[in-house]
Amino acid sequence: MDSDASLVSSRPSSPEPDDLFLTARNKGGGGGFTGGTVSSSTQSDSPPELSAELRSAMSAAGVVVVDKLGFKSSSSSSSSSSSSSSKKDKKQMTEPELQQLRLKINSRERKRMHDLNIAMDGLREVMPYAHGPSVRKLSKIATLLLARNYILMLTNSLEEMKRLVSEIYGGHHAGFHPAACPGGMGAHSAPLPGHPAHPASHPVHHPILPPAAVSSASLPGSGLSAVSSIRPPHGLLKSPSAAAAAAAAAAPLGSGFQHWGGMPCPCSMCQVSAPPHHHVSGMGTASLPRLATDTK
DNA sequence: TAGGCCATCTGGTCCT
DNA sequence: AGGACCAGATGGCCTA
Repeated sequence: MDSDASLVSSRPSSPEPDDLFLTARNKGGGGGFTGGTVSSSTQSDSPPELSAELRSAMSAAGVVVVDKLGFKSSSSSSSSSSSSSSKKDKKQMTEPELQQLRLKINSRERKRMHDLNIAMDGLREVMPYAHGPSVRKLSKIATLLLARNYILMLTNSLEEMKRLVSEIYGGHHAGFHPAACPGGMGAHSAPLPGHPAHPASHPVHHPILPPAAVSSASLPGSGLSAVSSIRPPHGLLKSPSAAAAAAAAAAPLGSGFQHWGGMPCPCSMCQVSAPPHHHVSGMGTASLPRLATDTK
């Protein structure tokens, strides 16, 4: 059966490939390898034209940079000779030693990626999104975009809450959220003091949706079509309920914002009368199928 | 079958 | 020197 929740871990590649690799192409490199390196002096003579951060940032933005600017040797094809000292060293290493080194490096890289995936899973877990046995987990890119939007939403909520608090205790507003928030939908249409129906001040009601309201202006990266990128994992869902959740998650704010199916309004106004933990646990159990069957 | 997503390998670069 | 980080390439799996 296709275990969705454990997509990654269930990959056939999970079982330490090192062993496979070793058994497959073991040429007797059993001994320790670490001795193979011959020290050399010249460090990388590559032009440090761009800082690591810049490169990271740019690459994260989808900009393929530096390497394309010229000094990257066409990977697979014969490596450029003057890359690094370690390369020279490698040339002096014996076959088994090189293999051992390769295995070691591969293993590290694998571990690094596994750790990254673990962190990604951790992120998924705290995302207001359906996850469970019947729902395939979000892709990495979706997880990141979702997390970003979620953070933006929470930030806005916090800001609004702060503003309200300052109004309440700093000002003299007597009428505070008069039994408002009836039913949610458009509940905040009335320009209450401190709770204006202004979209800007009441930006996002959907933790998952690209804070459309959150101002695309504040979404420098939204140009990356955060919305479409977070499309519902269409075929990813295996249950109608999950599909519904995903649809809800991906559906555009539709006609004006709405309270997310059963989800407590995250705005500060509603928060006043709603248990704070709504944002965390309630956000799930109330509206998302996952929660019902959340097995964590 | 095409496209999306992913894991892994690999070489290069930067950092400690 | 060694490890971490990064990005390109490759191939497998899955779904529409």
